[in-house]
Parts: sequence; C-alpha cells; structure tokens
Amino acid sequence: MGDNVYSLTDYLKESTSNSLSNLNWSASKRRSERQCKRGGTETSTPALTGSLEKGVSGLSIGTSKKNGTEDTHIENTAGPISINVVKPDSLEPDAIIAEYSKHDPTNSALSLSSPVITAQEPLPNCNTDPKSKESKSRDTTLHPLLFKESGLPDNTLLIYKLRNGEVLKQGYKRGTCIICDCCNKEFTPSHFEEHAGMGRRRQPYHNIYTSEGVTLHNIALQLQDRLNPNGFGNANISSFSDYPNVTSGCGKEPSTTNVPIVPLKRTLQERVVETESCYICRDGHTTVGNIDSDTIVFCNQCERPCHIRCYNDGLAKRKAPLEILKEYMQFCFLCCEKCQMLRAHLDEELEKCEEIAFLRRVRSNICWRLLSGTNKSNDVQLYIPQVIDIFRDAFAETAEHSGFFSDMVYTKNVEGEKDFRGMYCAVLTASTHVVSAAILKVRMEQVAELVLIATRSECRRKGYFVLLLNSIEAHLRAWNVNLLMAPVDPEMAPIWSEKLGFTILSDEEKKSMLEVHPLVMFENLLLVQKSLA
DNA sequence: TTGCTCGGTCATTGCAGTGC
DNA sequence: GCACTGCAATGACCGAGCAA
Repeated sequence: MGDNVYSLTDYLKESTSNSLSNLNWSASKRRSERQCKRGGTETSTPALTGSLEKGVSGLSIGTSKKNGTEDTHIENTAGPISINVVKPDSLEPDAIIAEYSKHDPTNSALSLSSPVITAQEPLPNCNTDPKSKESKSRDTTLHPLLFKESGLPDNTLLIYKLRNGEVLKQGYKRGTCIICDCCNKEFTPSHFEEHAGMGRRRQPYHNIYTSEGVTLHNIALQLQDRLNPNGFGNANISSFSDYPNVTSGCGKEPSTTNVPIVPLKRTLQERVVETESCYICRDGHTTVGNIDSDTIVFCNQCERPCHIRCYNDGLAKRKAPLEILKEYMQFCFLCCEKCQMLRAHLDEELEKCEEIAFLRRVRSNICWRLLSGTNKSNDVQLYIPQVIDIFRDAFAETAEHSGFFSDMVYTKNVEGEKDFRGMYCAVLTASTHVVSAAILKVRMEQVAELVLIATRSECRRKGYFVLLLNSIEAHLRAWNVNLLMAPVDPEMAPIWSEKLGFTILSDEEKKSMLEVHPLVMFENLLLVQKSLA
C-alpha cells in the first residue's frame, strides 16, 4: 500500500504540466469565443497564465475597488462540518472524499454566515430600475472556498446532473479544476457545466454534486460556516490535515507511558454492583452472590445497569434470570429497543464495505469498513493483524503494553480485569491493506468513544486520518449517536479543539463524565468531546 | 531601471426575470 | 419548480504612465 501511495507522486507531477496547458487552452478557447462574439480581437496572452498560483480567475477573494462595495461577514452559529482534505504538500491524490455534515441539511441554507454585502445608498437621481447595477450584489467569496487548501478535497467525485437526477458528466476535483472522466481534461466549474452541455445555465455550483448528493453551493456554505465560525477570519489556520496523523489515545507519540484504565463498570463485580443503581427504578438494591430478579446486569450495548426485574417489566414475555445472565455472558443482553436498534445497525455495518474514494493511479478504492475482532471470517482476519500492527507502530512507547491493543481489537473479555467486548475497528482499506484504523466503542445515543486512532506510518500526512474520523462521525450520526468522546494527548489537544471541532473537558468535567460513562481512559491524557447532534 | 498606481479588457459566474 | 436567458459584478491580468 505504501508503495502504491507514494507512486502517485510521479503521476501528479506528470499531470501538473498537463494541467497548466489544459487550463490555458480552455481559458484561451473561451476568451477567443467570447471575443469573436463581441467582435473583438484575440489577445496573444492567455488570460489564465500563471493563475495556478493566484487561483483561477473568478475564484479569488477580494473586494471590488470599482464600486466600493465591501463584504461584511456576520457572526454565525452554525455547527462545524466535517471535511477531509489531503495534505497540501502531498501531491498524491490519496484518500479524499468529502464527508459533509449530514445531521442538519438545513444548516447551510439557514446559515447566518453568508457574507452580507452592504447595500449602496442610492444616489440622487439614480436609476431605480431593478436591473440597475446598484440593485445587484454578489458574493464572490463563497464558492472559491471550495478550491482553497482547506476546501473541497482533491479527488472528490463530482457529478453534473439535472434536477431530475440525470447525470450528464462525472469527474473529480483536482486543485482549482475539475477533471472530467470522459476526456480527462481539466475544467473550471463553469467550463465543466459547459462541457456537460448546460453552459447556458451558468449555475455550475448549484448543479454539480458530490457523491453524497450535496451541491457544491451547499458545501461552500458549510465550509464557510466551518472556516468562519465566529465571524472572524481564520487565515492562520491551515489545512485540516496539516498535523501529525496519530492522535486519540496518544498524540503524535505518547508523551507518557499510557496504560488504558478500563473502568470496572464493564465487569460484574461486587463493588460495581454496590455503587450502581438501576437506571430504570433508580434503586441500587441488589443481592450480591445470588442470581435472581434483584440482580443488576449491565446492558451489553449502553452499559447501563438495570435490575433483571425492571428489565422484565418491559417485556411481554419475561425471561429467567439465568437466561438473561447467559445473554450477558454472550454479549447479547440489550436492555431496550434503542440498544437493539443500535446493535442491529452495527451488525449491519459489519457486512458492508463502502467505497469512499478512488486512487486513480493504482486503480484502488479507499473503503470504509467496520470490523469486529470476533468475526473469524478470512476477510476480517486479513485486516485485524494489520490494525494491531498500526497501533503498535503508532504507539511505540506503549509497546510493553501492546497486549492491550490485541485485546481491544479482538474485543476480549479478560476476566476480572478488562472487558473490551463491544469494541469495533473502524478502518480505511486500500486493496487488501489497512491504511488507517480506529477502535470505536458505540453506546446508545448518549456517547461513542474513540479509544484509539492511527494511520499506517507510510500513509501519514495524506488526509487518511481526517477521512477516517469524518467517516466515523458520519456513521455515528446515521446511528443517532450524538456525542463522540476521545482521550487525547495534551500536546495534540489544540488540534482536536481548533481543527476537528472537539471541546476539551476540564479535569472536573472529565471526572464527572467518566463517572457517568465508563470510558476507557489513559493516564495523563485529556478527554475531548464533540457533539454530533 | 525598478517599483508602484491606475485604467482597460476579459473570463467567470451570481443574480434575477421570464417562460413553460 | 425548473430551465433558460440576459445583465452585469467581480477579480485577474496587462500595459501605460509616473516617481524614485
């Protein structure tokens, strides 16, 4: 995989020169046509020469000096979006596809962040014709965001289609252009629209969709919300992928010898029972040593404690305590419908392999998979050892405790010590290789925990981390999980906070959170959280 | 000679009106 | 509601003019 990824460099280096010539060609062609139409003469200088540095004409940001209008950004409160971006210094078209915020499709439309252009005061005797210049104002800062470094990731699938769903052209984003699949030529959005035979529309951003079915216009709105959350410019913040790839449990490398602290709540131990109350009746009464209706059992999904009798009260047909205990031991005791639904979603996801990006050079798809170490199929067992290797490599300083990684990945229940059941591996794969992996524990709608996340060393700094993280967030949203928690190295906390939209919990908040939710925590790490609602 | 400013030209595409 | 269309706002680019 590493070789494949790195080999993409040559491909893009080659194509860079092609892109220049294509860009100039298309620009010259368009200019020529327009000048002929106006009866002018064609200039000898291609209009877009050198525009690769400054951005294609019409895609740059600025304020008109002609009429003195000035863009004024007002504060918005829209939530963050998830965007995957390839490393700016990486030429490879690696893992890239946008995973846009799906949880609130109306967010972009209602966003307050769209630039408001101050209306000019009408001059005395000015033309009040609605077609007059003064009646129009336009936002030229929005759509260019898509083509900036922190904007739409390269290789994002782009489709020009009609409102009825008919696909006219398909391509992918690269740099400031769109590469059409049919001819492999570069187009600006407007050219792409023209290429699709709909040049007369002049609405490229409203008719070019991603594979997610989101228009470029809506993505630009979401980007704007993300980049300008407080109404202030974020010019100093570079690309989202511009940071070390390994985070979560430890940062780039663990600054301490981090040992996972697995809460005892995960096991049925006396002290746990003594300190827990049934979440249904709020009573903590139980009889230690007996298996009866007063026994408190922990749900194998949400891990909330409940009396067997309280659980049975909600059933049409009661179950015997021993039967429930057996279910618990088999990790299939689910306390309510929501937990059953969530487990069904997870089980369903285990069967899937979603293609979320495509590496043209190596003709390999980047796929999202959710794996369970308990699955003994050859397919899963092909990936699991790679996941362990990735974690061992990424968290080298914890090598002496590397057994934990194996236990987590294989979701072992180490009797009397640690219960890693219910953990899943979320991975990105290319061909038969895992490029990025995370250990994920999904609870009910309350919280999911991202225990570890890391990227294969040779694949780092290419955007896989963000791609995986955003895929995780998107799936959690789809499963109605509304909070994602992650233990992070203090050194990496600013990245999680500033670039990934997480909130760093104070020690007090962390303590109370861990009391409520039995998360796997590491020594000396901070706890961050992100609302997915 | 160099660097800066200004104005003209043009490509791009946002916007609004119109028709179906 | 959608497609089509015309208008024109906007920024990039370029050359001319001017000052240092």
